[in-house]
Amino acid sequence: MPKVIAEKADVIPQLAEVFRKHGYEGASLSQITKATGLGKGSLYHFFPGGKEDMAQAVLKHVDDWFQTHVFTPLTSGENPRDALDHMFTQCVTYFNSGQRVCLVGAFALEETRDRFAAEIQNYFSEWVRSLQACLQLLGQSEPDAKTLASHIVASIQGAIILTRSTDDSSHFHEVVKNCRAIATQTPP
Amino acid sequence: MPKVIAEKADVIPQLAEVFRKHGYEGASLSQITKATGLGKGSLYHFFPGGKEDMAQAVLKHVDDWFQTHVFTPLTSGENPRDALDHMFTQCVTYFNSGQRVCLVGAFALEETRDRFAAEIQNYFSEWVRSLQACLQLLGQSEPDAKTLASHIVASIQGAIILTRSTDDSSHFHEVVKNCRAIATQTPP
DNA sequence: GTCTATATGGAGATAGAC
DNA sequence: GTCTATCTCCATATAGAC
Repeated sequence: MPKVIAEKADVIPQLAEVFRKHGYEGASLSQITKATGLGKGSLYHFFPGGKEDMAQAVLKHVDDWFQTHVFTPLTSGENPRDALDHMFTQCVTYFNSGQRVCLVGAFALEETRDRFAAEIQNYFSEWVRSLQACLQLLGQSEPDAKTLASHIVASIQGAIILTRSTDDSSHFHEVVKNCRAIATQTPP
Repeated sequence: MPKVIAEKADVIPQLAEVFRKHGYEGASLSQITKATGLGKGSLYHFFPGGKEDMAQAVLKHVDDWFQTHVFTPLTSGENPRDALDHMFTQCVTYFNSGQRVCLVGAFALEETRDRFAAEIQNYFSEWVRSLQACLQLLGQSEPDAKTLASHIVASIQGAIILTRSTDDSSHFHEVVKNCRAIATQTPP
């Protein structure tokens, strides 16, 4: 009895895990068919553009998630201190204490980054921009907030690399703890 | 007239650029033959283990470079303040203000990280360890120096991702500037 | 919407002449 | 030490039956 799924959105999470694990170039269709449980026919039915089409759908899914759970809360303005805490908490959970790679960050290091340049740039620009806005609400000057925002986003991305390299997620937690500290300290 | 090279060390830099650009899985032998100017016969003469053998040689080359130009100076102890400055300067140059990816960091995000786990772990552990030692010489407590060292190494790695994603190397310079600041400020 | 069978290209690797 | 020719395998993608 053939498996029937309602819509293509149902396979996005499994697709995401394959791309996260192997990168864009390293992800093969045979791995994708295994992870999704769908044959090539079904995959090309949902994603006529093939592998690139699938990756675009995954990138959009990731971006939507961060937009909803991280970027928008940062700029909602109700309570910037809570919003900042919320961002760090969400990141620890989402990236599984640094053991789960950031799909967008991984794509940024590959040669195929040009193929997804707009999506990658938009993701990080939005993150830095919304974090900067939050930091300014907390009293940082505009240039200080800008530098600090870049630094924090970079730290989180690098902490994933460091944690995976040493197989020790205490690195991730230490980096996040330090980021919380420098984000809330008053500038000299 | 066939091209003759003295030793395999002569092709390591070109090999490194291919792996840096495409990652391990993304690097193909045809790209390597083009970059090195050598045929497959010559490549397999120098690297009997094939692609993995080449990547190991490149990893060793990178690790040697950092050992000489970054890790060892950090712990020489003559003048820790200068050693720290030296590390940041070397990183800006080596990573070309964030436009050149870190080969080891890129490998760490790929699935094949397991294949090179020992080399990757050693590279980052040594970096954090030597930086921590330098920070302790500068007066930081042992736990503070440990946290700070992890944070700085992570920041540099993440700054490369951020710079490549936004195509704007000012992110890299801002992160480095901020790292210099938090490394030299006296703990509260 | 899902499947199997197949087309076509390029991957990593090897053999052996020079 | 370098080359060309060739091997085998798996990549992405397509066609068409059900």
